[in-house]
Amino acid sequence: MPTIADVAKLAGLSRATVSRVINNHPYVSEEKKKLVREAMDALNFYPNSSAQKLRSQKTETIAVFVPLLTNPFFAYLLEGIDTVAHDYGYQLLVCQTRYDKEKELNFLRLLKTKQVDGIILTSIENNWEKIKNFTECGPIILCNEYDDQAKIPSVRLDQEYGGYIGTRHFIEKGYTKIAYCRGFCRDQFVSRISAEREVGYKRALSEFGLKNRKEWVFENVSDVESGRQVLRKILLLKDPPTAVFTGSDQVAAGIINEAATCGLRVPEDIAVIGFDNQPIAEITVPPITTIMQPMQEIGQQAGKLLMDVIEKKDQKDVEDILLSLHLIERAST
Amino acid sequence: MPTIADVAKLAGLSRATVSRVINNHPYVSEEKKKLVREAMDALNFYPNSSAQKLRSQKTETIAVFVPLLTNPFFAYLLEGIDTVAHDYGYQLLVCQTRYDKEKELNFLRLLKTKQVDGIILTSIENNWEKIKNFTECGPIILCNEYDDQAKIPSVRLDQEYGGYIGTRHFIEKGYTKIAYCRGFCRDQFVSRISAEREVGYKRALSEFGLKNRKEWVFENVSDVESGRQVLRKILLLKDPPTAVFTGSDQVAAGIINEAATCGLRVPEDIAVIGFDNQPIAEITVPPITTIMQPMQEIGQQAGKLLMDVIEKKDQKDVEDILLSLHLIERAST
DNA sequence: TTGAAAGCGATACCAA
DNA sequence: TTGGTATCGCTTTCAA
Repeated sequence: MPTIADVAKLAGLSRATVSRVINNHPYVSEEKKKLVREAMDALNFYPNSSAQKLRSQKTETIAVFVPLLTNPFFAYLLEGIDTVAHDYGYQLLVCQTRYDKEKELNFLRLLKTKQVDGIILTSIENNWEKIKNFTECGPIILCNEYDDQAKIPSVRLDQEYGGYIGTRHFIEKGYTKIAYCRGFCRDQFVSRISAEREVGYKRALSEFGLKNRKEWVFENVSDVESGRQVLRKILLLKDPPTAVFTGSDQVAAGIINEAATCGLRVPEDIAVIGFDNQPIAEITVPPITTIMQPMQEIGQQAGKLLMDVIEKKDQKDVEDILLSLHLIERAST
Repeated sequence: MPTIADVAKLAGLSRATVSRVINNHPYVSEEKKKLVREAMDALNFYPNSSAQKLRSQKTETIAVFVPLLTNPFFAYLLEGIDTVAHDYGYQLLVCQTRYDKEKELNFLRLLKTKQVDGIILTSIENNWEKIKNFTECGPIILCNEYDDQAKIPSVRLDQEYGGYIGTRHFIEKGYTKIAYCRGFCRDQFVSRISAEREVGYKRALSEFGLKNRKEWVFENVSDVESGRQVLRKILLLKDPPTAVFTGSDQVAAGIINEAATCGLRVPEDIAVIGFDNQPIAEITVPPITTIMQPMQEIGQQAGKLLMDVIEKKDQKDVEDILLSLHLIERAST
């Protein structure tokens, strides 16, 4: 592999001049510029990126933490982030935490070792105390998931409101036996998102005088298969709910699918509300009533936010971004 | 940020010794090792990754090119690759080409600038001639997509066979008017995968004395929405097909969904075969008969293959990997 | 077992 | 406008 020194020698110029041409600096005569270009072409030269990074102390790379790549919600988030990052000339390092504390902690070191210029967290696996230590090493922002103690820039949605309007929708439709599905939990640690939505769910229940029943709250429900399991569990209950509020359209699809398998009608025997408004929400039969989150936009805003923080890291006045949620009614309720 | 020199000074030792401790080299006395560790902790020291990369000429990072992150097939591929890469201690740089020649070419530079140790291509946008230039700069392997001229390690499946068994299945079920959906095409450039499957499709047709009709071949069909469009186009034909062979379960789901909207029954009015065996294949009503590809395994094998090539790059005897395809019958045919 | 010092490849300051 | 050279932070040979 040729280096800048080889190019300089071939062009009969100094390394400094070659570097200036690479970086489009002013004060290089057209004549020399041409010489350098020719030498670079002749040698098929490309600047070594590690050397550039070491010298400039910038990597033009960001890391995005997602729990699972195969969860469409995170795929859309990632897609949105990528759009913006790419526009700003940044590369994307994808870190799949698999809902694992240790993995998350290991990936956070990327910031300490200066392997990335910043991090976007789309989920949180550790107590904030642990993560907090890393916030001094470089910009970290939150997207989707959040934490009350986290004093860092974030893009979020009013999840409590989401839980509320979904539950209220059920009630207005006449359902009174409403179950709730929490997302993936490790240990006793429930994601804030899931917890906030549950607060909204309970608020709606109590507002309409319904009581909240423990046996109607399910845990670790995050994909199609776990949705199917929830339906099977419901069938075993003496007093089963007639409506289920879920944390994603994937889960809702699983419930609807299993309901058909078990000969139940949706929404007559069991009604379902999803979350996200993923494409699958229009594919199931019946299609899914859901709380729409602008997935790609959330990602884009997060990407933009991180770019802002990176480029003007002195200014602490970067504003949090709050996007809105709304209900889309389809035939599952 | 503290450097190795700071640690050395605090520990009262040389930089060399500190480096040895960082890299777990032998011949460092326990006593000094302890001193170094304490100094590192005291300073909260982490080695600068760009410096390490520059010095060692390795990045422990690989790039994976995918056309679109929101296409579940590629998400599963990526997930498989990530599993293996992570086990080997490699990071994943995700490059979304968006089916764009220029983007692909730009990303290939990552190899020239030594930003990654290797690349996995899951699709191909440029003529092989162009990509070939980069194969000398570092290991590139092919996964899923392929090219006859490409003499590089690859993980592939017999797509022609896939096209054949799907079409034959239709014929055996009594369908004679069978349409085919090509994948995404830019210019006149059809992906080899799509082309190979089409060869199998035609072979089955001619084997059973059916003729291949141009108006039953659709182009640029790669997601749910384009599947819906195909169904609408079919309805406009004077002599419409009664069965459609598609390139992915996403497309199949779109066709089935639009069929329902238009009041058509599947498979009575129109039968559909998908590809991949994605989770959605079991969610639609009816569920999708499909050609199963072991998506995650394809990714894992590709990851493994690239690791092999990187770690023993002298040996050219890395073998191509051929995985197998089979048909899963469900109610859409 | 430890240390001194030469590089890895590029950038940018200071002089000319 | 151009060049010499110190520097970014770490690894590794060679000598001690």
